[in-house]
Amino acid sequence: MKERQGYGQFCPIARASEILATRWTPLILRELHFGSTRYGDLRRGLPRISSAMLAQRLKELEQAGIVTVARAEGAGPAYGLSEAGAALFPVLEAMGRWAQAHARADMTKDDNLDPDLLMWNIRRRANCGHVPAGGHFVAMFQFLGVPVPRSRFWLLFTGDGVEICLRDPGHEVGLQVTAHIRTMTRIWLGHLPLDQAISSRDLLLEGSRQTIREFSDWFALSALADSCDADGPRS
Amino acid sequence: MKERQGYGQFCPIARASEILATRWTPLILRELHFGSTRYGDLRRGLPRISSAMLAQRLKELEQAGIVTVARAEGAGPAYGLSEAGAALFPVLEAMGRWAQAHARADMTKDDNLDPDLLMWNIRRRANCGHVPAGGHFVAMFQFLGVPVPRSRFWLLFTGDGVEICLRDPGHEVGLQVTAHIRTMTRIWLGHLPLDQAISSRDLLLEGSRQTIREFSDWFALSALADSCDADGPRS
DNA sequence: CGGAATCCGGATGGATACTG
DNA sequence: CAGTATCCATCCGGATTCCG
Repeated sequence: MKERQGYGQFCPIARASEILATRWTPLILRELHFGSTRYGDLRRGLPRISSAMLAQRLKELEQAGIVTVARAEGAGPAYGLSEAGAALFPVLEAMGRWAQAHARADMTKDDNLDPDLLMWNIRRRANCGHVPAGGHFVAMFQFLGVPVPRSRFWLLFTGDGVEICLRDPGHEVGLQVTAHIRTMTRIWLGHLPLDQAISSRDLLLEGSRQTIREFSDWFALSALADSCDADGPRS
Repeated sequence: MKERQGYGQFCPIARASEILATRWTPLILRELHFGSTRYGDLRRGLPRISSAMLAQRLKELEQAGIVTVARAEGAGPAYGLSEAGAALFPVLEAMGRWAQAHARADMTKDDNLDPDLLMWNIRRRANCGHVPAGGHFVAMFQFLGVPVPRSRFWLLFTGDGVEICLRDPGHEVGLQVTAHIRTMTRIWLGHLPLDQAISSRDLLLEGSRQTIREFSDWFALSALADSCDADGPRS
């Protein structure tokens, strides 16, 4: 593997740029930071990366001492962040803060809306400590503004965790969430307060009064959501 | 100009990466942040960028609303940062901090040592309010470890500012600074305390006792220098 | 001379197919 | 599941040229 050409500068920003100012790298680090460890999970959080690119970046980052790889016997490699890699998070955080403040509209443009990716992110943040005694709970998400085959997702909470299903898993649906994909994404990002979307009828919650109240116990906004004032009820 | 392909993600880090995770972009923003406005000044702070690349990036950043261009009559365009561009500085700062903490050794590897670039940076930070009554002052820097034609620089302080000369400007040299290029760079970055370099004789100051004392009045470390404990007197 | 535009060869990234 | 291999499109670096 040939070393990427550097900038030839002693400046610390230049050195950091040799790692971070590279296509896909910040997003790979984001995935690792938020807990993905498997190659397949990384690909799921980065749907448009090519397999070759991901493999190449992981190798580069391992060599740079940013990413660690644990190769086990029975399972595939597990990726993680070294101390130096974990220390890059403030940079990612600053990037996220900048975009939330200065590029908000771009984030939810049509090409960036992706129900699979949104569900994958929601699943990761869903608090799975809230499974009722019965052992499982199902929340169904229904999105408007997306092709039919990608419009319905079931979140299956069990004792083991939360699973995304693309077909009805068969159990009773305890809660149904209906919204336009952009509305749901804007809520997720903190651009639109949940209660405002509910009262303006842009988001529909269906289920028992109790279940709807519990919704906020397991549904957490993106870790990068910003707590802003509402900028209007319509997207 | 075709729009660079994005990541197709609503995540704010992805949006920021579309701008920052691009070769040269963080360094161009660094130059603009530290006060360069002219195309030629930018090139001087980025010696290895190609002219075409710089022109392209400036145009992209202008379109993205990050960079402003003031096209005047008599002079060439003056580049600057928009509010959104200025707001990116915390990201650059976080990158710099990370490198100072986790990639210190790489920064002063041979390929990154560049006396022209170092002098250009020193000049930008030199406090030109300290010109003696006579109207000018000359400090000569002499570096070891670099080819002869790049080894001596004169900093000419006048009422107008500070100028870098590659040949003796003729005035009396009030101060002479001699050090290995790596030593000087490490001092500049805050990796090596100035007084430690002086007492270990790795840095030589020649001039009147008064002039040497005043040195610290106009010589400022890099804005990105970190205030660290010494990690040893030798590089 | 500053501020680019153009052209070209090599490096990098994306899409798809294939493998253990 | 976790990658390689391959091929093609785009990007980048460097030199040259252009323009005021």
